[in-house]
Amino acid sequence: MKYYYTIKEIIKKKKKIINKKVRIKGWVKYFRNNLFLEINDGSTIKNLQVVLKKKNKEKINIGITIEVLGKLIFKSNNKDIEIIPLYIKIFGKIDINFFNNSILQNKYHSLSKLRKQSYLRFRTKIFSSIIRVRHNLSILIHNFFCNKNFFYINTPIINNYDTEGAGNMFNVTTLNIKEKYKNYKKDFFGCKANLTVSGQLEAESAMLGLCRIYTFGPVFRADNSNTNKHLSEFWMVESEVMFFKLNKIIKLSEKLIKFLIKKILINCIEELNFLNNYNNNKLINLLNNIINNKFIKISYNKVIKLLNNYKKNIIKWGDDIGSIYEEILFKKIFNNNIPLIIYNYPKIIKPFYMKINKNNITTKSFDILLPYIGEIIGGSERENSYKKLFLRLKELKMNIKNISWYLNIRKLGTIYHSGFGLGFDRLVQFITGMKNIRDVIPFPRYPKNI
RNA sequence: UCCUCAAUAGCUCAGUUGGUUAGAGCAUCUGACUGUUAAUCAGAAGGUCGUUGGUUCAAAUCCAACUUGAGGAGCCA
Repeated sequence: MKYYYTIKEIIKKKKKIINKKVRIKGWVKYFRNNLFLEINDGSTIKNLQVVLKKKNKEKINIGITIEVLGKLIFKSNNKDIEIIPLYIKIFGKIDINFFNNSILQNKYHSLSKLRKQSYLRFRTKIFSSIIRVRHNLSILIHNFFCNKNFFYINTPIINNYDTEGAGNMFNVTTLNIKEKYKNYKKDFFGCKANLTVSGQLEAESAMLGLCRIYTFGPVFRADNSNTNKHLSEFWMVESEVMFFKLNKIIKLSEKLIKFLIKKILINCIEELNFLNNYNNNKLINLLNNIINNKFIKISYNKVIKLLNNYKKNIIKWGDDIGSIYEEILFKKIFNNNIPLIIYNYPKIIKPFYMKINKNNITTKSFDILLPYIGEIIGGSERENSYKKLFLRLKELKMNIKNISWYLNIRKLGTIYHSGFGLGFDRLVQFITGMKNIRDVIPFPRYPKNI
């Protein structure tokens, strides 16, 4: 006999091990009629029922950790399985007063209540399902890139430059507040340091030796954003590819999103069915809609025209396409829940490193917008001329001292290349149908909350 | 950061124009129950009404500030 099975394994192998002895370890989720125990061990959304023959010697409460050795049998319907125990061991008892004040009590709790006890959320059906989906998506991202011969690069979390246009930064210092304003030379790194807002610049330099690379790590933004789709600490996938022009990087992005959704619908179908139910049965249809349709590709100019045709003077050329316009595009103009690829944004609303078109007004850039949550991917062809990049930085009055290395790579055998960044937590949010991004990351960080 | 709304028992919520001792359901605890799956039945316990200040003979209720949450905007991924 195997030492112990996960519940997932037992359900999968039930025909082979029926009427045999099995051992499981997990938590008591329900205890009914003094006889029926439901055990969950986190391996799957499903519980396994244990039926006591007589009252157990030791007291059983919901929430305790338990080991059961018993015989696996079919229920009277000859389909579902349950365990008749031979031996029960209780490991982790509970403090009932503490339990009653926790979200573990067998009751409906709002998502914001679960968030207040984020260290216990993993024991709930909904949050453990989200985390299993998140885990699978992480693995799939590596699979996708690995199959295409991309290399995974770890870019630094602490750095010393300011990528303007990517939000405010958190300082990293060992000086106290009074000392800090005196002299950064005395600080730990001998200069002003901050948590990174993006790994892109380092990713580009890695690409110059490895050709096709991606990063997957945390980034930090000190923006005072209080919304359901922003976090102060979030995870981003960034990819940089040599010899790719705009069209090719757009195609790669579309393929990535479709690959992830297609595979997650297989790997996590039980979790997604549960989440589908949680979302008025609209989630699975929405996900299928994404993988079965070609994304709509449309230029920024055309989007402005469409919006102004919808309602006169609703938006000016040069404005960013904010969330109210996204909603009009998805619900009023296209009304089909197919992702939108918007390309050739004006240079005034895009960062310095994006390649500018011959008209000197628009950039070789693109965003992919998903219904309900908006921008999920932003990318572009990168400027590879040293001179143009230098002039652009001067034009934006940016400090180039700490990114001179980034400029210099343009002098050392670079050629056209492109890249994109994908907001991982927003992707998990979209795929799980959660309304708030704080509910798809284990320990969310946002203003006034740590 | 701005706008709107909210905070009452462990949870989800009632609580009338300010007026006796602030209620219910579920969860918990005690007891009963060999086929339950949101189990059921009987009983018990559980609250400084988010915090601080103010108005009033009297505040869960009215006012102010703060804290936290929800929705929307901006910033963005």
